[in-house]
Amino acid sequence: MGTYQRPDGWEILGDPSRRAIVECLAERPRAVGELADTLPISRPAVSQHLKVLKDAGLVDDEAAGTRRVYRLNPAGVSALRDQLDMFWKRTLQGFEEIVEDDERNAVTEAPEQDEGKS
Amino acid sequence: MGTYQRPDGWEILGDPSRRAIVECLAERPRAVGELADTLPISRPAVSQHLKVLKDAGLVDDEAAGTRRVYRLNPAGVSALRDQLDMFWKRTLQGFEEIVEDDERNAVTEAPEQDEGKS
DNA sequence: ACGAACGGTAAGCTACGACTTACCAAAGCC
DNA sequence: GGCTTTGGTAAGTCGTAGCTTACCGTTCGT
Repeated sequence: MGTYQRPDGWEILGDPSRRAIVECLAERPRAVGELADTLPISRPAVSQHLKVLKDAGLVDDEAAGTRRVYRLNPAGVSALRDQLDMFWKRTLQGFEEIVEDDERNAVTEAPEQDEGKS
Repeated sequence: MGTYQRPDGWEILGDPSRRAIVECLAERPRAVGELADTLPISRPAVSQHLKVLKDAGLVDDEAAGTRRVYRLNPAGVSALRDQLDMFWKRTLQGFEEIVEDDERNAVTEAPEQDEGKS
């Protein structure tokens, strides 16, 4: 269902392989073959993931001979993180105080007498 | 305690409907029917999502007559957010400095960078 | 120029997850 | 007690994301 929002960061990082690639690229730039050798998936699979990541602006590629070195795009990464943070901001808005309060008690049994609807 | 091996936080929030439910529940506790009425999916679908969320410790349910009111579990929410933050911490380790540096240059979301690579 | 290395793309298969309808259980209301 | 409301569960369908193999272009080495 695309009724909610356009494809967001969750779809991109929702895939474990993609997350692994990002983490791997966070260490240092790597060629496609290197990534494929590290990950438990084939090289074409890596290529496809890289395409998604590149399309999302998360990575940059750079030709180096017959190889093609990929690296994280800082701007894209921070932008995506920003986007995900927005979700938390919206979700925890007027709610985090309850979170902290609840964490102190460690018990979710706040005695309530009002259970009526709105 | 959560002895479950909860699926990755990304998998849980990877679904748009689930995110919508979480956001909806962040506003205020709601019954299943209310959620189903708000969302573009059927009531059973909501139930199934709620099961996933509850299994992940993200929501608590409370019987209220024939209805069942669901609400966010603050501890679970913060735990999950913590989990996701761990990813960023690991990813941006030794990398965030570059990110911040780049953020200054590309605040307005620089479209592309052409590198005249030889 | 020929062969090897490297990588992207196409086509196809498979698996899983999300959604639906149908049915059943539990609790209120008259 | 019987009907209504509300939810959870079962069973089944369907779409799609991810992976693989096969193939082709490009670039380097000799």
